[in-house]
Amino acid sequence: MKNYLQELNSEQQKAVLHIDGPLIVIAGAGSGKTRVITCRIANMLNNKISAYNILALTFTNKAAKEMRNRIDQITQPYKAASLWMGTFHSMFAKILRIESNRFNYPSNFTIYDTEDSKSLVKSIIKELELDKEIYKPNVVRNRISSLKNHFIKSKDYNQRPELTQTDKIAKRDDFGRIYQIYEKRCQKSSALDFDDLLLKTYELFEENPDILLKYQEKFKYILIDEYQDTNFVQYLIIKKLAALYENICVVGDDAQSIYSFRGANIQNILNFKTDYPDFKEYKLEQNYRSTANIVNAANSVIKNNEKQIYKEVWTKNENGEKIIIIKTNSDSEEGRLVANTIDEIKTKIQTDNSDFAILYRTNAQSRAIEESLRRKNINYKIYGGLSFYQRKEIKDLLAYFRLTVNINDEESLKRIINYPSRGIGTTTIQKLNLAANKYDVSIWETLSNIDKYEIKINKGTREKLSNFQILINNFINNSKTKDAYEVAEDITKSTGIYGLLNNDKSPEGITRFENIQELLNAIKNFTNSSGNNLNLLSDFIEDVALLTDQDQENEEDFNKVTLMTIHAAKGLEFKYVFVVGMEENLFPSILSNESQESLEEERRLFYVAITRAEKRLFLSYANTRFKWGQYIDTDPSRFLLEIDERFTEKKETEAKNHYKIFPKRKTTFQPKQKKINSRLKKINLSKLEVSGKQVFDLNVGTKVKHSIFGIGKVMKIDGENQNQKAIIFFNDHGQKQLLLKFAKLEIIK
DNA sequence: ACCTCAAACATTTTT
DNA sequence: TGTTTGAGGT
Repeated sequence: MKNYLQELNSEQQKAVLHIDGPLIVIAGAGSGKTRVITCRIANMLNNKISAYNILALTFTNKAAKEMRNRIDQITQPYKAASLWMGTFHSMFAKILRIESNRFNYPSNFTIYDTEDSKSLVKSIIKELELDKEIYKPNVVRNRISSLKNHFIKSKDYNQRPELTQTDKIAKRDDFGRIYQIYEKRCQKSSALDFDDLLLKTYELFEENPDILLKYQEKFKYILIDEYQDTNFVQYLIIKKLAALYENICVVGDDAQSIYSFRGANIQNILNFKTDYPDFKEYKLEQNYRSTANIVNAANSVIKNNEKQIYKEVWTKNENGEKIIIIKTNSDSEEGRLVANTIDEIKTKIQTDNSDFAILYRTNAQSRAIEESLRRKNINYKIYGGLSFYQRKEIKDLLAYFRLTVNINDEESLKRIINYPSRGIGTTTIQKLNLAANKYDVSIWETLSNIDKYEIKINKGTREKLSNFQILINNFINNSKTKDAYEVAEDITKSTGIYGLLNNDKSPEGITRFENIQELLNAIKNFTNSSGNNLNLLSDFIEDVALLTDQDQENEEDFNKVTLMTIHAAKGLEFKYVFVVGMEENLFPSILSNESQESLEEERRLFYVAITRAEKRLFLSYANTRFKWGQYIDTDPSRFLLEIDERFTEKKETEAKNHYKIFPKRKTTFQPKQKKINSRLKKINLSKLEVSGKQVFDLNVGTKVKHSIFGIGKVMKIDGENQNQKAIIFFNDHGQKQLLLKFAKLEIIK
């Protein structure tokens, strides 16, 4: 266990070995930051500090999971088990559930995601009969969120003229009212939104010194990763938690601060030094990740920012190849070029798809890229955009689960009270809602006591409401004694959702049905996971809102090209990186033209993009881009001019002389089906292809070869057609159950 | 109450 | 361009 230290440079070692007292580590891109953090925690554990006393805050749940695994590898496995490691949001949600009785919420509170809070804002605006042109739900929601991130509640807001003034000028005089009602409705629904998870934690500590002391004593050691992206409320909470022992270690890089739109504040790094005057500071400046060309190019870009902490990132790595800057004529040509280049590299050098990443500024850009990858048969996976848990069919089902666990959850109730349709229409819901607001009770309460709240509803509808009530009550009763899977399966079937989706044989319908099954499988795994304990639905549903699709790793996602926004790529690295859409008004974004500050943030974002690359970096832009149904002329990004030319090589695509002839968009190569998300469409096509070819030839005893697991033998085949599964025993990987339509199996004679 | 279709609308980045 | 909304018919 001692030898892990030898692999570290002297500055890294210092950061690992310095355990007590305030410590700030400025870690340049690719400087082995994750390694330092994991070694540091491992070292603490090996030095008789109990994992129970450590709080480690990361930026994503995935990062936490990976670090935990690595720590397990360098200490004894059980040691890290009681370590509190995760995102601010998930760790604080955990505390809030434990201490719920102290802040007037039940422990089974619901977490509203962005969509939920937006929908709540929308209904409030509607109820107040405000003009939704002036009160745009998104704008209002963002403003509420931003106020919360600055620790300003509606009560405070109304007392601050400079804030109310801003909204008066924008003709949103009633904003304060909306905010106030929003708070009240969340409370009534026993729901917390993302920002509340932080806000309420702070309040909890502020108002209950005994609880604060409890956690100060528990978390004797606090470690925060990506410190440059913490916001004001997070800063306040940490300051409180660390006040007793001041064993706080923050790790970050001001040059990679890219979340100020979410309230992140680089100022926190500077505050650290005044808050803990006897701090120690280490700078990790040696880059181990990228070639010298890439490191130097990144440096030449970031030096254009005025606001930054001085540091010199350098590397011993070889120069490597130059960064390629490519000019193309259109976004579709850009896509084709990326796909071709990947193909080329793969034929020259032995590389996996997973060594490639394509990064972009906005999610919408993924489309053109997808199309070209698909045509070249290059497997890819899109992160972000519509994540699994945000799909309609999943959210519908989750709404039933959420309502079963927390009957006050208004957003869930509204979502499913008439899905699948059971004859309870908008007028009925409006009546219930009106009464609920009048008597200050939940909608569930009003629909359970129609007469008590003097609601005029005819006999037929009453019966429908009563049936709905019985249905949900059944779920609630079951959920107390049965495990999560049993309840979930019952809900899926007895609501009719299962039958409804199973009958829809359109491609998108099939995908939806599969997604539902995938969710049920996830719940099954969850119930099987922890021994003999009864795993309740409420346990499963707890933090689903906090999951992103990076958290769910699928076996099929192995060896695929990664497509994601630059924001999502933070902390990751790839051998080959393509940054597409290097155009003015796209990157930097048109919205960042207003201020120097936001332009500098865009530049940091570009810095992050460049420094993701290990071996090679390709930057591309298109002269015309298809947007909102028409072609728009674009200019190359100013950032391209900022890169020192010594490190770049410029290229153009061959079609440069095809003057003003725009490539035709082919929408013809696929039969035009109604409205199908092209992403869903793609997945389906590939599945059908594979299943049609291979499914029927498999028998028990057949020898097969799998792209990842190697050679194995079919032990058992289950299910029919689309859902056929095989249990296969692989020589090197043991027994696996595979869905045949996914598994790429080759039959060996 | 529900279904269908056409017009209007919309694009930063996310826990 | 894809998605959401609202009007109008059943």
